[in-house]
Amino acid sequence: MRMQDEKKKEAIFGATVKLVNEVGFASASIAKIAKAANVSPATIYIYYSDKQDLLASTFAVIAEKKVQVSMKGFDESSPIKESLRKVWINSFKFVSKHEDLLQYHEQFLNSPYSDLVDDPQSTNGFQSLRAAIESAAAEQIIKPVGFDLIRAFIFGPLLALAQSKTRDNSRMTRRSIETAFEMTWDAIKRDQD
Amino acid sequence: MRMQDEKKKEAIFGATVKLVNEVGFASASIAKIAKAANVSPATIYIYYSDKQDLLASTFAVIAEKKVQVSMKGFDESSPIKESLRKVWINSFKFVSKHEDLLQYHEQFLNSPYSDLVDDPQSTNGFQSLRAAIESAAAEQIIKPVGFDLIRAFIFGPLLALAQSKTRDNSRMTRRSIETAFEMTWDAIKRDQD
Amino acid sequence: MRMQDEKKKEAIFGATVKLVNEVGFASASIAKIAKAANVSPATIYIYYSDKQDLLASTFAVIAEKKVQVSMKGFDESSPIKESLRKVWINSFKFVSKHEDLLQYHEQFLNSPYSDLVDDPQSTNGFQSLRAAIESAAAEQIIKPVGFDLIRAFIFGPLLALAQSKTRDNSRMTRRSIETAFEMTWDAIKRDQD
Amino acid sequence: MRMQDEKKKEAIFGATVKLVNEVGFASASIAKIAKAANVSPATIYIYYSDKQDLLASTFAVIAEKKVQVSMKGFDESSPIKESLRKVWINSFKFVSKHEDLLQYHEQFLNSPYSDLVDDPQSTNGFQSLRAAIESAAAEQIIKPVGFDLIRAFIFGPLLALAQSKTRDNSRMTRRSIETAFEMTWDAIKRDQD
DNA sequence: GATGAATGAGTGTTCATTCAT
DNA sequence: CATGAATGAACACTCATTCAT
Repeated sequence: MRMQDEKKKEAIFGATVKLVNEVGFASASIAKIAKAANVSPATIYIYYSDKQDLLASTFAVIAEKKVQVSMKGFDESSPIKESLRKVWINSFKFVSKHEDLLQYHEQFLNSPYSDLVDDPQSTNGFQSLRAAIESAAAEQIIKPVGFDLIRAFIFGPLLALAQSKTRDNSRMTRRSIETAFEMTWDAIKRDQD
Repeated sequence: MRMQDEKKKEAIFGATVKLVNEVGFASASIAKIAKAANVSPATIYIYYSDKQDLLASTFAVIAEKKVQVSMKGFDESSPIKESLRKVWINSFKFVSKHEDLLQYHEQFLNSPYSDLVDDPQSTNGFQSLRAAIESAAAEQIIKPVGFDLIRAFIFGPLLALAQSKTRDNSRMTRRSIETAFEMTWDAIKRDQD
Repeated sequence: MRMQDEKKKEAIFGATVKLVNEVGFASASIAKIAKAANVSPATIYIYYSDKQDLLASTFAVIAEKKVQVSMKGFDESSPIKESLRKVWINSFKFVSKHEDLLQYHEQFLNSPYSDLVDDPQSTNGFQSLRAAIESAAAEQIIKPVGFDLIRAFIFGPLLALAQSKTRDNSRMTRRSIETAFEMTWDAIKRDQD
Repeated sequence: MRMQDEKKKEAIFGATVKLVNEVGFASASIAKIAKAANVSPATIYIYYSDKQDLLASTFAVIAEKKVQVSMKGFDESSPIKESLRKVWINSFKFVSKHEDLLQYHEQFLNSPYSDLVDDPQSTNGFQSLRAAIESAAAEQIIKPVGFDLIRAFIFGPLLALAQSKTRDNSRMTRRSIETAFEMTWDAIKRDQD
């Protein structure tokens, strides 16, 4: 039955994220994940070919969701600053709302497993953002410094904030999110004359 | 009786970093580390009480070295921008030169093991930097937005750059490092009027 | 799915008794027991939660069997001497016939593992015997000296005989078993006047 | 220096008894014993050739002390009942006073290590007791039933009492010790006519 | 005589995975 | 499709013992 299948798969997904976050890749065994998802270990092998597949697929689902949420409402015809603000705030909200997914995402990227997947920011979803940034750089609206540098200043602080937030309890207000984006913009915008 | 052999301890340290980077915490077993360090598994337990201790101590050594290198030459009496430039470039050079240490550092911080250690940026070494930033914020030289936000814009891009560099091969020139720091400064400096 | 195999459990039980008797608790490792039982070490952990559980459960099975056999045919309405004779001879036959079980039993009781289990002689099975003895003491058929003392004179010699028998090869005849019980009775019966 | 040596050996002896009683032969490792005795593991190998030697020698010391204490004041020319009373009460006092030594003694005898030592009750110390008993049997003062049976009724209850005493807290008074010996005597003495 | 460093072999236990049901 | 039993291989860790000092 379809419903059943999908429910089981979701349970496995959730249990994987939960357990990897709690005990790390090292100790998140198939047996424990299965127990947490309320299925048999053998059942996991119906949905995934092996443990690597489970972990990488779980990452892929998160990465795709992240891109989708971040790019929602992205409009190429808007001014670059407004496009960026949209994406930045979307991203920020995503990482705030889904701390567990972000934690898994980061733990995965910082592990050797990351070799198993493509660079997630090179997926189609982000290509239009990249194009917009590069054309804004050409038009000298933002600094002409190479995409890597620009990207580092957009997503670097975002991530740093998300992680410091995870550790202590300081909440970001809507106001301070705006401030943070303005700082991002100050970093990358062309110097005023 | 035989004396403890500092060379052995260093071999274990090196092997730990190497193996964790290569195969991750999950698969970096004591047996493999011992083999890579050319000692018996049992020998590791002379120097460290258990695996956690080995991993956390290895992290602590790296973290301390990082702070020391970053803060070298830090001078409280200089203007904040110059102090920051010093620290920022020190840090950048450290992470460039010691990619393996950084990789271990990040992998550790993004794993559940990180609960075992104090926040490394709250060590004494960094306190003077924090003080300098907070007083600059008070004097309205930099934006009065809270230390977390400032920190996120100083170290977030740094880390993002270091990691993108690790993955592809684009090298940063001395010039582009300067550019990157200026972007950092643009992000945090007080708006001009 | 496969079903649990009662034969496997019995093989593990037998191998545990055999090995503990042969090499002692100290050297009876899971690996050796598994090999003797012709199963994988991991299989043992399907049936028992850990080594303690294996050893204690094995003891419990033996202890229960011992009580059951000893008390078989015990009749509260018979004269106390006849009841006792029945129990005593049952017990003697049990320890004679199952020297290996007794040896395991004694080794367990004389090890620190014994803290893990309740006093086996306080089980329900023996309660009726205790009651019969105490009422006989009250009626002055046997000496009014406290249950511990009576028990020591019933089971102490029994055990001592079983153990000396284990070591050398002297066999007890039916006749000498009777004699031994009469000595037990002489020890505890009320002094004649 | 002599004093030193003897002190170290005694410390090792004490630590061995203590640890074996607390954690059993299985877990009483040389390293732990060494730590408890405040010496280096290597030091133990100066006094004993290996672990077996340590355990067996420790047993031998206890066994010899037990015989010596039990036989103190034994007089072959006294009536057998008085000789026996002496030995019995000596033994009882010994096991009461040195519960730890008895526990080690029993644990050792019930383990496969016991194969390493001679039957302790066949030592010279006990020979005169055995002779006295056998001649009393010949004279029909006690039952003519074989030494094993007699011995089982003398020492079996003694041991059973000592062990029940170890477990609960019931103390034996001087009076009840006398009673117990009289029960022993009732068991073995010739039937009156 | 006495030590702590050092280790190969072993410990109890868990692993990812397979298989019969 | 789904399961729990089953396992060889690996795990972290401890062992009895040796050796250089």
